[in-house]
Amino acid sequence: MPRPSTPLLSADRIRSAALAIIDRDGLDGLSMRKLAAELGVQAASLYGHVRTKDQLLNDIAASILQPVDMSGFDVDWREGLVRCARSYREALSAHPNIVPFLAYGPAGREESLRRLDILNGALVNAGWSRREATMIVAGLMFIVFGAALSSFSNGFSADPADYGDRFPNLDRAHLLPAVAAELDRDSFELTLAAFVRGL
Amino acid sequence: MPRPSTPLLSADRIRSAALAIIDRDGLDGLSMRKLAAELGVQAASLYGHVRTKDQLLNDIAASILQPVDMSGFDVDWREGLVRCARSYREALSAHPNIVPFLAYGPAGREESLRRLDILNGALVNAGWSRREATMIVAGLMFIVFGAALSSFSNGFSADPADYGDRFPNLDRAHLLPAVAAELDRDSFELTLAAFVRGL
DNA sequence: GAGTTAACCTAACACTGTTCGGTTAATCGG
DNA sequence: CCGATTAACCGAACAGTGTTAGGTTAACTC
Repeated sequence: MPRPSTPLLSADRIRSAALAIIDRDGLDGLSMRKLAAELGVQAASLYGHVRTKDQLLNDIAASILQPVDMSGFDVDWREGLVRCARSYREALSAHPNIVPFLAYGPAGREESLRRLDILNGALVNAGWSRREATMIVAGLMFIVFGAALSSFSNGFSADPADYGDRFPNLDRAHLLPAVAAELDRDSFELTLAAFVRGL
Repeated sequence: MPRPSTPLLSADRIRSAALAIIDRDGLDGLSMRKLAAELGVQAASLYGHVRTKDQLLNDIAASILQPVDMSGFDVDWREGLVRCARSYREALSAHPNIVPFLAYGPAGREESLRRLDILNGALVNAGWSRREATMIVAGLMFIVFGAALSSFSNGFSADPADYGDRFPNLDRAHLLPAVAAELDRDSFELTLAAFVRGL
């Protein structure tokens, strides 16, 4: 195929197609050839719009995290922390399959630094020392990322026989998958609330 | 090479060689061919001792988590949670490069279920409802895994120019890598303490 | 001593991310 | 309007991946 009249590809189209594949087939389900195929194109063509697969994933991650809410600090720092964490987790849990990728290292993006700057500033403003502020921010990230990926209740089998008599305190663990989403959210809220209260 | 007089390979040798590679070269640095080479053997030979690479990683993960301390519940549930979380994180942070693998899903193995059973039982015993107990356990895992992989302070560049005037509250972020390990631990302890206190 | 099993090998398969060089259409300068 | 440049795609290839099939020989069992 020569150069087409209207371009088939664009960075945006590539990103959203890639994200769709990740959501559907998991992180390992995304390959450049498969992505190209779904866009009606050969793999090599993608590299005219995307520097590398890793970069593509980073861009996707950044776009997912765009809508994280930093507005709560106008009220007070506790509200700021809660809103930030909540919207952060929501953004991640809408695309859980990409979270393992984030585990490889901070998608050291501009946007991401901006958020950290706001968090730190707000906490210092509220009277925390710089070191404390840093640690609190870290703790908030621990909880957000932990909640996003542990996706705790997903790890359990739906077969009661897998727990049986051996683990008497897990005798209802097989029910977890059915309520996984709700329980994950509630667990996150409980953890976040306890953390902020305990500070 | 025919069958050697004394076997060159064993599941144990393979596991520890693999872990050494992961610690040294990262998770992506481990390939079956490289692993075989370091053991003085061809890649195919590994499959006489190991079912699959994924299984190998799961086994390694399980062996790392073996020494998690469940004894604190003899004192009280708060102490139990703290000791469990602390030793859990310590085990993971001794081999940080394998943590991203765990993010792909719980190495849902026998040992891991045993620990969850103990946690749940102790909390219910202490008066929490079953649902609350489940959520508290989940929260603990959030913090442990979050702390292990966010490995927060590692994400920052050591070059002050990367933050400069744009992010005034991050003006000392370039110092983070130097104290990463200590800060990560302190952040974890602060988060854990706040969480347990807030319950 | 024969037969079986265990431990290794070589070779291959079907993938992966990425690069190189080529072909053609759109676009811009004069 | 024409020539040169650029942009968008393709085919083929490279080096690497996990894994399997089939072969060879040593060690063990009866």
